[in-house]
Amino acid sequence: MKEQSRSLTQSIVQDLGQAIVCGTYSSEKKFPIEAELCTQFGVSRSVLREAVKMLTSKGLLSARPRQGTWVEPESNWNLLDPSVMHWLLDRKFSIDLLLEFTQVRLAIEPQAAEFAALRSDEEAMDRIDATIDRMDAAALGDDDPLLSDIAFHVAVLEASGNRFFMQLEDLVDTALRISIRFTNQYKGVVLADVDAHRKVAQAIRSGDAKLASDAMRAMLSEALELIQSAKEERAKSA
Amino acid sequence: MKEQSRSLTQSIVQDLGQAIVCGTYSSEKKFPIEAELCTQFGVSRSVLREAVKMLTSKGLLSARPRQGTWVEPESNWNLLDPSVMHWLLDRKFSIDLLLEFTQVRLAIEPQAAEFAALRSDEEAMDRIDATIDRMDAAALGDDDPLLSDIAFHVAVLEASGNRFFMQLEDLVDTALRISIRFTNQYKGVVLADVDAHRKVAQAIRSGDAKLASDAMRAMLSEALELIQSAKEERAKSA
DNA sequence: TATACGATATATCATATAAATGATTTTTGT
DNA sequence: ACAAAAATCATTTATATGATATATCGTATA
Repeated sequence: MKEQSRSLTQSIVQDLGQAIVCGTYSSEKKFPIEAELCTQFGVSRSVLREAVKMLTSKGLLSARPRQGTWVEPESNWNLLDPSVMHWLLDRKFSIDLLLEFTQVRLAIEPQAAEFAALRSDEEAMDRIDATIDRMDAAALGDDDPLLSDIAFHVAVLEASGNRFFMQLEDLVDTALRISIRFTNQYKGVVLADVDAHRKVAQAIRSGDAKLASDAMRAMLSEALELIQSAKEERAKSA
Repeated sequence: MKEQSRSLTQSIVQDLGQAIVCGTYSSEKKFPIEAELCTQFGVSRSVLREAVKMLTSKGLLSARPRQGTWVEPESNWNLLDPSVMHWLLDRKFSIDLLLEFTQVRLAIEPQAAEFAALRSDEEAMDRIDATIDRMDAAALGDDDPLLSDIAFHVAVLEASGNRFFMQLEDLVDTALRISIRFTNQYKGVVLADVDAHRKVAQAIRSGDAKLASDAMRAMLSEALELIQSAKEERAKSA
C-alpha cells in the first residue's frame, strides 16, 4: 500500500522487466502479442507499448510487424542499466552474479582509489574521511554499519573524477547489500574492517596512489576469495 | 539515402538523444511540450511519446503532468548505454571523454586478462591467438590494423568469463576507434605494438595471471599517458 | 494563512488506418 | 502437369487522432 505512486507504464516496465529476467518469457517461448498483454495487465495499448519501448531501450526486447515481440538473448541486455541490475538481483540470490559483481569492483575500485589519490580533491577527500567517521560510529552502534560502508566506497568512486566510475555507484551499492547478507552467513564479519578502510582513505589523502590502489585491492580480493570459496563449497555439497 | 529503414520512433530517439547530449536542450532551458515537438518533427503523439519514453529509460529525460518534460542532469544519464555513449562521441571530439574512457579500460582490461589467464578456456584463448595472427597479417598489409587491434581487446574481454566486462566491448571498440584517429596525429603509431599484444596473449595462454595483467596494464598506461600529455599540451597552447 | 478553483501539461484510453512480412493461393511459362 | 513467379491474404506492430483523466502550479478568494 505504499508504492502506489508509480505510473501505470512504470509499473508494467517493472513487472515485465522482472518477469523477463526471471525467465518467465524466454528467447525460445514466444512472447505474447500486444493485445494479449493489454488484457492481461488491463491497460490500453498506449501504456503497454510505451512500457515495451522502454524495455526495448534496455536491450531486453525487440519487435517487428507481423513477427511480434521477442526477448533478446541475455548477451544483449544492458546489464549495467540500474533497473536491469536490480531485476537480476531481485529474482533470486545468485552466487555467480555476486561473484561477477565483485570482479567488477575489484577492477574498478582500486583504480578509482588510485585516481582519487592523484587528484587530491580536498572536498572529495573530506567526504571520504567523513565516511570513515561514520564507520567508527557504526562500530560503537551509533550509525548503520552497512550504510556507512557503502558510503565509503561510493565516496571513493566520486573522488576518482571519472564519470564512468561514478555510474557504477549503483552497482557497488547493490553488490555490497547482497554481499553483506551473504557473507554474514559465513563469518562474523558484521562490522566491516574499519582499519582496512582507513588505510585506503589515508593513502588517498597522502597522495600515495599505489598504496591506495593496493590497499583497496587487498580488501576486495579478500571479499572475492570468500565468495569464491563459498561457491566451491556449495558446488561440493550439491 | 541508405539508412531510411529505421522506424519513425527510432529516428526521433536518435535525433532527440543527440540533440540532448549536444546541449541543444539543457537542464536550464525548458524542454518543448509534447505538442510542440510533434509539429516540429511532424509525427503523431504516439510516436513522440514512445521516443521520449525510450530516452527516459536511458536517464536523459523525465516528465510529470503539468510540469512538462525536462532534461536530467548529466550525472543521471546512463553513460554506459551504448546509444548514449555513441551520441556523446559523435557530438564532437572530446579529449576529456577519451581520457575517461581509457581510464575505464585501464581498470577493466588488465583484470579481464588476469581472469582469462585463470580460466584457461581453450577456445577463448584460441580466439585471442587468432587476433594476434590478424595483427601480424596487418603488419604485412594483409588485414586492417585497427580492426585486428579491436578484435584482440574484445577477445580478451570475452575470455574473462565476466558478463559485465563483456558489456564493455562496445566502449572499448569506440574508445579504440577515436583513440587511433587521435594518437596518429601525434605519433607514427599506426601499427599497434604487436609484440606487446603477443606478450599478453602468451601470458594468458601460460596461465600467468599476474604477468597477463601487468602486460595489459603496461600497454594501456602508455596509451593513457599519451592522451594525458596531449591534453596538457593543448591546455598550454590554449 | 488556508482553501478553492482554473489552467496546463502529461497520462491514459479507445479506435482507426498504415506498413511489414510470412503464409497461401493464383497465375503463368514451359 | 509442374515449377516458378506473382498476387492475395492474414497477422502483428507502427502510426495517427481525438477524447478523457490526473496531477500540480499559480491565482483568487474566504
